[in-house]
Amino acid sequence: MKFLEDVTDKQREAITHIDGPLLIVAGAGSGKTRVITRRIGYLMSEGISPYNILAITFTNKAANEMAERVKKFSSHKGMWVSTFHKMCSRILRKDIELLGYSKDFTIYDTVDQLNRIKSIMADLEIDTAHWKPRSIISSISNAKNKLIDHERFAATASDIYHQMVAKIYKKYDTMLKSGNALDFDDLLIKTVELLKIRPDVLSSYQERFKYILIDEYQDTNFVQYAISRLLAQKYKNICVTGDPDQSIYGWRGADLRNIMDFEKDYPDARVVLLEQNYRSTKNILLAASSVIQKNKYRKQKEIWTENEHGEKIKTIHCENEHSEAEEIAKTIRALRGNGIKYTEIALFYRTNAQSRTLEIALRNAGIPYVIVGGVEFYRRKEIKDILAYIRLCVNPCDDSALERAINTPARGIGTTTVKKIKEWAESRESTLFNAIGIVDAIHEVTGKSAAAIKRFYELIMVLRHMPETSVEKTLKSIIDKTGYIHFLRKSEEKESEDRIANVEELVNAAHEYDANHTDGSLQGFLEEVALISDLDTVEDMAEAVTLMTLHTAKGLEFPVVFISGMEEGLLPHSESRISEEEIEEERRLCYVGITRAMKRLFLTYTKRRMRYGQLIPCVASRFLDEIHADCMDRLDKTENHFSYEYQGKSNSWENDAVEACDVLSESDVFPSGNVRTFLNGEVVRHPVFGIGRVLEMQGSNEKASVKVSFNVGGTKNLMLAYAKLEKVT
DNA sequence: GTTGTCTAAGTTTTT
DNA sequence: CTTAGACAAC
Repeated sequence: MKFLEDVTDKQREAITHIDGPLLIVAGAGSGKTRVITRRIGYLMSEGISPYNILAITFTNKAANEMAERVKKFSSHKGMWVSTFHKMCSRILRKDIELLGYSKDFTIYDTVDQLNRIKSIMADLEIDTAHWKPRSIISSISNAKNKLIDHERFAATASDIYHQMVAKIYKKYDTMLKSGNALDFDDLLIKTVELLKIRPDVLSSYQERFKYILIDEYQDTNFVQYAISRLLAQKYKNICVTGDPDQSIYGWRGADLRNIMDFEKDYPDARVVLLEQNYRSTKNILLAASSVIQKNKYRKQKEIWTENEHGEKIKTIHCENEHSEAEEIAKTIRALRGNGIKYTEIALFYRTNAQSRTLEIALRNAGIPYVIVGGVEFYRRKEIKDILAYIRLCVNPCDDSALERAINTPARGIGTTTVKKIKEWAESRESTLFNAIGIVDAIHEVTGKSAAAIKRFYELIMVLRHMPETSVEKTLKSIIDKTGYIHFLRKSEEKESEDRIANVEELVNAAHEYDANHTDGSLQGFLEEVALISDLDTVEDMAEAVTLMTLHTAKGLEFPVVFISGMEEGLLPHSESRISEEEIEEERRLCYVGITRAMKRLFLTYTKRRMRYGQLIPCVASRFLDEIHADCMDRLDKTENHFSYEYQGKSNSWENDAVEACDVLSESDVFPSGNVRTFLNGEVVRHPVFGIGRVLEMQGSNEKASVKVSFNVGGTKNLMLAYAKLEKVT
């Protein structure tokens, strides 16, 4: 049987398990994805209809990939493969009217959420300098994740802070409801509500999804847990996969107990441990396990591999973040010269802020790179501005969108006017859209402001009544009728050009959407946009090094991995120094980073680093000390140990090969042993510099260098063994 | 009501 | 060193 080709006994056990609860604890690199997709294929080959299968993944990208892979075995028509959020919005689009919302509800993302909270705090005259909106959001979100509504929250609020949050929470909920809007948490919560109050609906989904699979179960939160329990209650054919050691979303409400206690929830659960690793070298695995073993709260397991020992892990101690970045760039060049492709190399960091310095160094060294994540495209100001108009077309009750759109581009409706309208609307429990429609009734708003508001209302009405041909066309008319591009063009901001390009990119995205969805709609487009994240857009792109945060790296693998900023305060992050629990999560994050590496791993850290515009001394991360010494080579590149001629900034990277000898092992840099020689005057081609003429050779052993005068770029000294020179005839 | 300048504040990680 | 928010001048 094709699903059981080349599988171990353990994998077979997981693949062929059909009925009853199953927990697959899959260590990093243990071929989990393969097992999952094959299991789905196996289920279908055993006569189970794809219509009865539900597969839940962590990201949209993972969902698409899984669907693709399953498609190779057989048709997956009718099968649901999606994230929790997408599944919930699908369920709610069908039946949310039972909860008193309408089907065209809007999804508020984090930016909308922040705007709403700030707006509420302004109304309640709560000082946002003293009480940070972000921490209030996280308090509310935490409560929501535990299914605590604002009433229960208020009842248990014992101190001033919580009482204040309770007030904001209540108002926020009212606002969401009247705006016919749901935030990310609501998508999950409302689904639970629906399934609880309507046993008929619940039962229909239980019958439909007789076989449930949840990936990355270690990162599910309480509501997600509740949803899976409800759905699986009847048939108990629930298969969850994950690795407690890779749980890194505790700050978002993920609860490690879900996976740790699975066997308590389902006493007859079968547990399969996949401990063999097919990804990494022995050295990398040793490093990973020596770190993770310091965690107390974990499921004991021992990952092992039949792979070779491989290179030792290199740690590089640098003077500051600039030299760290340059050191990384140089090493990458050396690896590249050694035949490793840029796409095989990844560079991780703890915080997005670290990427800037690294980018500069890579750019200076002429290394192409792509950043995954960072400021997400659909959360950008200009994109949100334009989307606000579409949102108003779909759902005019969307107050968040209206507040954003009403004066962007500026059309003479200022904050005071908006405030008056909001007060009026609130006292009458009216939406803002309704209020601006009857602005004459608002006596506080007169003259120019009233006229401007009437014009804005007319604009929205025109947009709303446009025939819905394609998302692209609607988008173009919005841009046209609002004069948004013109507004950007005349703005003095230096980013305005980027902004215009982004708006064009949005039109492209709409075009793509239209092309891929024959039954597409504005609402469908908005939904896709709201639930997308930049992790979903990781493509196997151009020849470039991949940069991303450690969180984003989960689930990926690369032959060569760099983790930068291995320092106390960064990894573990200073915000997590308080509790042992949080330190354990940071340790898991480190573990995730290490286990992404297949063949080579570089860990860099600095002596000093700029923070808040000040140089502060740094201490090596405790996780570095936890790595078993046997698998590690420590390199000191700080100034008292080593001096460079390039110290400062000159990019004389012809010398990379020489210096790379420190970082790479001898066998790496000189793979062949026998080195060819060139005659003076011979014409050669270099992969980077192009055509040149050999001036002179120096030395004869494998450390020989050659001086070449290039047609473009002048004269360079190159290490013969390192530079991939070809003779040109 | 809009635009520009200054100050203070702050950096986790994101479905 | 950046960025958001306050405040003052147009």
